[in-house]
Amino acid sequence: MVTAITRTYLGSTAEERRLLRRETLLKAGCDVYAQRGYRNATVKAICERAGLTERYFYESFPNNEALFLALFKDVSARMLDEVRAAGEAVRGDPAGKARAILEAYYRGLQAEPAPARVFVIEAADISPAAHEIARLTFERFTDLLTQAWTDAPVQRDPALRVGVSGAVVQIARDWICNGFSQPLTSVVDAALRISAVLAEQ
Amino acid sequence: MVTAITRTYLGSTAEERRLLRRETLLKAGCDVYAQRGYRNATVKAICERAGLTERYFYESFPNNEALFLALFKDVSARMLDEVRAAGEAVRGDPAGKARAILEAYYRGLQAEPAPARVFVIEAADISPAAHEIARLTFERFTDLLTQAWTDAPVQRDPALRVGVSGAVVQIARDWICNGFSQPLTSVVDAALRISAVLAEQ
DNA sequence: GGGATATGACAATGACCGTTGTCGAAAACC
DNA sequence: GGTTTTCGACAACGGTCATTGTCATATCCC
Repeated sequence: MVTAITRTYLGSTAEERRLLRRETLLKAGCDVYAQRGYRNATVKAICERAGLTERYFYESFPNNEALFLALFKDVSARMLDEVRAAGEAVRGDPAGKARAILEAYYRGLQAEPAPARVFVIEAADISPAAHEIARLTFERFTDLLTQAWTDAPVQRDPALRVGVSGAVVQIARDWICNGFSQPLTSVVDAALRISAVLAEQ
Repeated sequence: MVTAITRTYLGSTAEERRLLRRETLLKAGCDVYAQRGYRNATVKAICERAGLTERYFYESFPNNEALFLALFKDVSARMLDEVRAAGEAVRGDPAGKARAILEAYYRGLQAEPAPARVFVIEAADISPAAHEIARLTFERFTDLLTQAWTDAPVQRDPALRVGVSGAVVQIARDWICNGFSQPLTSVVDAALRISAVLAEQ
C-alpha cells in the first residue's frame, strides 16, 4: 500500500509534479469560481477544468474551501504589494499619494475581471476564515491610505477606517457588476473624495 | 382530489388560516436565519420552528429563497420608512437631518440584532434577486442622505453615492460583528463624517 | 353522531455532491 | 522486456436536503 519509492515521470520528480498539479488546480479553481461563483463550483468541475481527476484534488487540498483560501491569500497579498508600491512611488503630496494607491487598486481589478468578481464580491461571505482574510487585507489597505493622507501610521477612529474601506470596496463591487462601464478616473475620484476624511485625525 | 369546499376551522376561514401559517413561517424563517445563517437554514428546520409541516411551507412559498425575499422586502421597506420619518422630523440643519437618518438606521439595527445580522451581512450575497433588493434599498437610503445634506433630490455622481452607502453598511457590519460594543454615537459620527461628501454636488 | 375536511407526523423519492476506491493503460526503471 | 510506479477514467458509497406522498387523527358541519 505505502509507496515509499518515487520515480521521475515525464521529466519531473514526484514533488515537482505534485506542485505543478497544485498550481493547475489553483488556476482552474480561479476560472471556475469566476465562471459559476464559489457556491456553484464543485470539486468535479474544478478538476475537469484542470484536466485532473478528483484524486489529485485531495492530494493538494483537503477540500474546496482550502483551495479558495489559498487563492484568496495569494491574490490579497499581491494586491497589497502592488498598492503599497504605487503609494511609495509618489513622494510628498498626500492627495497624489492617495490617488496613486486607489488607482492601483482599481486598475488591478480592471486588469483581471474574473478574479476581481470572485475576490471582491464573493469572498467576504464564503467562510469565517475568508471573512477574516478580507478584513485583515482591508485593514492594511486603509492603513496605507491613512499614511498617504497624514503622517500617522493608522487612523485612530476604527469606525472611520471601516467606513472608508467599505466605501472603496462597494465602489469596486458596483463597478465590476456594471462591467467596468464607468471610466477609471470617475471611480478613483469618488473613492479619493471619500478617503479624504482619513486626513482628519 | 380537488377540494373545492373549504370550511372554518378553529374559528378561522381557510384563507385566514393560510395567512396565519404564512406569517408564522416568516417569523420562524427570520429566527432560523438569524440562528444558523441563511445557507444552513433548511426548510425542515424552519417548519419545526414554526410548528408546521413541510406541506404548509410549500403552500405559502415555492422555496426557501422565496421566503427569504419576502422577509427581506418587508424588513427593507420598514427600515426605509423609519429612516425617512426620522429625517423628516428634523427641519433645517443639514447635518442634524443626516445625523437623525443615520441614528435611526443604526438604532434600528441595534434594536433587532438577529435580523440585523441576516439582512445586513448575509442578504446581498444570497441570490441575484436579493442583491437587487439590497441595491435598490440602499440607493433610496443614500438619496435620503443626499436630500438631507443638500436640496438636490439625488447625488449626481453615482460612484459617490455607492461609496457612501458602502461605508454606512460596512460600519454597520463591523458593529454587528463586534456585538455592538462601540457606542451608538461613535458609529453615527463616523458615518456622518463620511456622508458629508454628499453635500458637495 | 356521521361523513367530510383539515391537520400533523413521517416515510419515500430523487437529486446533488464530496470523498474514496477500483482498474486498466502509459511511462519509467533496470 | 518485464516489473513497478504513475496516471486517468469512472464507479461506489454515504450524506444532506428539497419536494411530494401517505395515512391516521382531530375538528368541522349538519
